[in-house]
Amino acid sequence: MPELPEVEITCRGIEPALQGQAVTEVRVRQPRLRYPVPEDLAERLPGQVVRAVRRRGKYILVEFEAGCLLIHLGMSGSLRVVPAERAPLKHDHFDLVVGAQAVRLRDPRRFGAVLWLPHPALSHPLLAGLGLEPLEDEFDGGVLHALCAGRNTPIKLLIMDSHLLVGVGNIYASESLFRSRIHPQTPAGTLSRQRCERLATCIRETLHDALAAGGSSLRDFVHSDGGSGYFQQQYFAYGRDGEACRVCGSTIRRLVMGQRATFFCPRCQRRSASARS
DNA sequence: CCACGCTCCTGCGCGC
DNA sequence: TGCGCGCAGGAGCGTG
Repeated sequence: MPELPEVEITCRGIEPALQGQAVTEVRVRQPRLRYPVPEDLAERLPGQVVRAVRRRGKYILVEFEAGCLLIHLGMSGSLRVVPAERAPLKHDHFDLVVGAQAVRLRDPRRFGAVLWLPHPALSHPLLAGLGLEPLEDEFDGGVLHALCAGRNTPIKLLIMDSHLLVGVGNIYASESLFRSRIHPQTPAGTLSRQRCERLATCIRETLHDALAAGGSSLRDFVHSDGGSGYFQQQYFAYGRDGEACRVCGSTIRRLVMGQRATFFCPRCQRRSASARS
């Protein structure tokens, strides 16, 4: 479930514990995640110094001289900084131990991943095909409009396609579209440049707001058993099926797109050609 | 290239 | 109280 803001906050949360530190131990309790956790990590990593902790899309990259440890949180994953000797709980699958502390991965549903990427890590198939970072300057209404051009895909599915745009998951897709007053089923290629400008802005604002909400919980990453939930936030659309729209009072509706629940306000987010700016 | 649907996994909430 | 069911979802992958 973590989307870009949660992953970004996770990176910031674990970086102070890892940066410049030498790995003392790797513990793999459950190697069967999305992909098998490499068996040789426990031999390969100890002694190596963490150069940096970065994020690309929803992938967390712990960088070493020889390569990168890639961590993906999947839907239910979380990373916490805990005392190295704290007893693991159920679903605590992986520890990266640095001295007295450990960065601990918990992932009940095991959709997450821990992989070793030799340099150049960004050439790895999982990373090479990733799309734009929505919080970077490279992303704006113009490039979004270009991505939409010629595509019949509903706009909600397009902004969730990590090969085009990274980090926007199911929750923030619905929220961004609500803010921009665009119906989720609108064929991407029919969106005007102006509406793409607005959507790009709303995606950035939605992610920024979530980031701000998560910033206040940074200390939770240290010495905490942690949770996997989203930041405390008031959603406009997501999960509000049957409730009143916070803007116009209409009833929020739910539909399924790409096997995913989608929430929108039928009044604020009109799909007809009469929809204005 | 494009669009779509299937799949992995477990916890939770619901109806009976 | 407990059982079984449906749902939740990131993203690779296979298919047409």
